Amino acid sequence: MKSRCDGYAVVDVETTGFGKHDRVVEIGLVLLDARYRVVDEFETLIDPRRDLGPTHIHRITPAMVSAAPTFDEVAVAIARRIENRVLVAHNLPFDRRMLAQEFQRLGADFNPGLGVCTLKLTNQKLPVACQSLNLPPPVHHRALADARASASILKTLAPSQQQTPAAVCNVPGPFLQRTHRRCATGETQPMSRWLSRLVFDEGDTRLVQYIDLLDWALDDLELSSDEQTYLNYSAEELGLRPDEVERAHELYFLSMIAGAEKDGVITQQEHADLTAVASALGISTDRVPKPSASAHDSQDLVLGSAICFTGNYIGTDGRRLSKAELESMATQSGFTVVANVTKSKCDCVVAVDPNSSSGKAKRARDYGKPIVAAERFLEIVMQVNA
DNA sequence: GGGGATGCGTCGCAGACTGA
DNA sequence: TCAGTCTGCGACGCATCCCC
Repeated sequence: MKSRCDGYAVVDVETTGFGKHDRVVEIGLVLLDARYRVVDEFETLIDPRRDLGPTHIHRITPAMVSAAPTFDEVAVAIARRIENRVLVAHNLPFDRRMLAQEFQRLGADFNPGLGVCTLKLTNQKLPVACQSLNLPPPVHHRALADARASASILKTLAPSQQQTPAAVCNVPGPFLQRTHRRCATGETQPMSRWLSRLVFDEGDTRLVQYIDLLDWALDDLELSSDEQTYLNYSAEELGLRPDEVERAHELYFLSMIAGAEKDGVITQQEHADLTAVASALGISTDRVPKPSASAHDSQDLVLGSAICFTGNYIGTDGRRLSKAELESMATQSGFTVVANVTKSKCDCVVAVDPNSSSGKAKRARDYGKPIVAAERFLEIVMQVNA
């Protein structure tokens, strides 16, 4: 079996600059298992066979790299450590691009998937993020120290968000050719937020590891034959008996139900998703809770979400509710109101017409954000304030 | 300085509203 | 009915941030 998920590879590189022709001069790697435990570290200076660029930043001198290996001499060691792991870095696009350039020079394909960017998670510079999270400040611009700092940030933030590796990664990784279900509109199912609500109250780390893999394999709600084969392989490697695998499936299914019921409502969409998961896991679909009588398809409108309004809502009494009134109701009910639809600070758009073609609605679709009807929003507000 | 993402401000357009 | 005003929205450009 070529592909599997072994946890995270947190990377940091020091380079000669930003450009297409710049080179990596130092790399630090911290390898974590699926429970964020450090299992290996790797660091090496690299002789770029050219000038070292901003020495005043990375403090690496020609004398230091004179006896260092070139990238092609350490490429295999790096590739083996990154392979089958979710790549993590502070400003991931930069590190990924620099590594890709190095591997491309060797004629090798470098496709680690989208990975996790701790800069995106924190919106702060590395030292500031460490300070904010009460983590030890890194020896900045030392590759391994920065990678360790990024690993600490990941470890600190991910569990607090109850996120498994699959949910953190949020995208198909480089591991398997996966099925990826799309709805009629061509958009991806908005599962990530729902999955992030899951909590597995289980002390057996082998089961938790298996559930992590299950979560990753099932976030498209289907188990392809490759995924099924891989899960069987992983269960065997973890030493799980058939009854323990069954228990893991049961735990996962119950956790999904708990996640779906967390807002007090089982929507039609959640019912359909739970049914799909039950089928994939060989669990009787009779056990899937029926949709709530009042449940509309609320997609991802969850208390605490950051929401943005578009359009003017006319109530059943014919009175127009201003945006200020809607925003006030939202704030009082526990939502966070944002003015604009952005990738990072907006979870959901509340629209008078969910099929709206307003700019905000369009941007929400572009970003894969759910668009919820104003009626559904008001229904939730009334439930909260009842 | 390169590249990419994000946030914010400005401008113009269209529709709704208001008062004469 | 018409003109003026207000509001929401889209488009665009610019600034900022972050990595070395």
